[in-house]
Amino acid sequence: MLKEGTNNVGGSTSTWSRVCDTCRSAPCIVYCHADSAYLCSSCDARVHAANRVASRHERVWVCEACERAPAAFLCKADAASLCSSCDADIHSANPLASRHHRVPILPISGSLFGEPDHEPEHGFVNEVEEAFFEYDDEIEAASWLLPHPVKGNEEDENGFLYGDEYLENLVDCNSCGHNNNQFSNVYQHQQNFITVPQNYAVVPVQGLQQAQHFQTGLEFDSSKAGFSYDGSLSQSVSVSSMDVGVVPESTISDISMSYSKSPIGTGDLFPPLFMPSHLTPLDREARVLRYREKKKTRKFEKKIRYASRKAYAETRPRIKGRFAKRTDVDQMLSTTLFTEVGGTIFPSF
DNA sequence: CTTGCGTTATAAACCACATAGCGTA
DNA sequence: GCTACGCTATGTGGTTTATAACGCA
Repeated sequence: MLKEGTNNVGGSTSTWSRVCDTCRSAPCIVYCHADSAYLCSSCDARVHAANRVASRHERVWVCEACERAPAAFLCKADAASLCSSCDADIHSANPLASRHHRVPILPISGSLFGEPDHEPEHGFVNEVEEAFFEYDDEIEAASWLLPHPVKGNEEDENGFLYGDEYLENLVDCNSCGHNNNQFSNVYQHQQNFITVPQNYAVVPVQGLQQAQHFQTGLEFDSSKAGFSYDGSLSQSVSVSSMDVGVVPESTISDISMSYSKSPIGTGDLFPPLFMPSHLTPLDREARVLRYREKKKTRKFEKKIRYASRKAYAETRPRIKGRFAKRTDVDQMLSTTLFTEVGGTIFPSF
């Protein structure tokens, strides 16, 4: 197996971490459990379209961080599929990252790029996925800034760098006297792996009470992190339309039915997996850097939460760009002084 | 180097109205 | 607990206006 950054395909060096097990000429994008093979898109399509049995093979996306292992979790904040190791790595890096909402990856069956096996009713699944990738940008962005707490580029005894301005802010915040036992508990488990402020509180006030309430009676069984949760949690995948920031108008009720809404700050329902001890600080750094690069390339475009309102706005009459009363428009149209062009009123002289 | 002016780029404000969400009866 | 109703806040896009940034004399 070629090492990361050393793949040489077609005479050019690529940064693929793992190539397709079949063609060996393209980066793998899915892992087939049945075949125990990593496949590129074309090979996946070819292999799993060969017959009906093959088409039923369940595949999962390859981890977008390490690109070496099957993805186990879908992180909506990072808009990425992550393996258990990377998930633990990334989301244990700081308190904000630990609050990222993640759900177990559902296996893919049928064609990845062609027609789906069965169209989800009302496009529900797609809209949920779309909603899932939306997030509070500020929190997300903030969480990105904290993978390695650095101060003066010094390295601590665990090999972590210090000097991140954001961490300094966190420390400042920490000094405000807030406390959150949940974070303390989480990081007590992780003290062997990461250095964090023990008393740092980031749970919004609004959600703190509820988060604490939810915590009682709900236990995360890390041994089942392979992706079935405790029964009480099985239907409680944490997708909050409030958090998400995008609410497909026609499906909000559907979402709330299948993904019970959790209050802000209940990311703790999915506490980060414990850090794999075999990872070196360099590995951690590399993964975090990879994520930062991906973060940079993302596009943040205006999000339309209510398509119906957009449609109304587009058809609404305007005067100099401003919405106009229909009665006023009607009066104007009744005269010969104005003409309507594309919903906008223009003087006809 | 500072100041003033003109040009260009970016952000904010404005408008009406359908609709979600909440409280009340 | 459920339903109906009224009220309020929100979101939507094209244009204008305000502000910032920049270059040049």
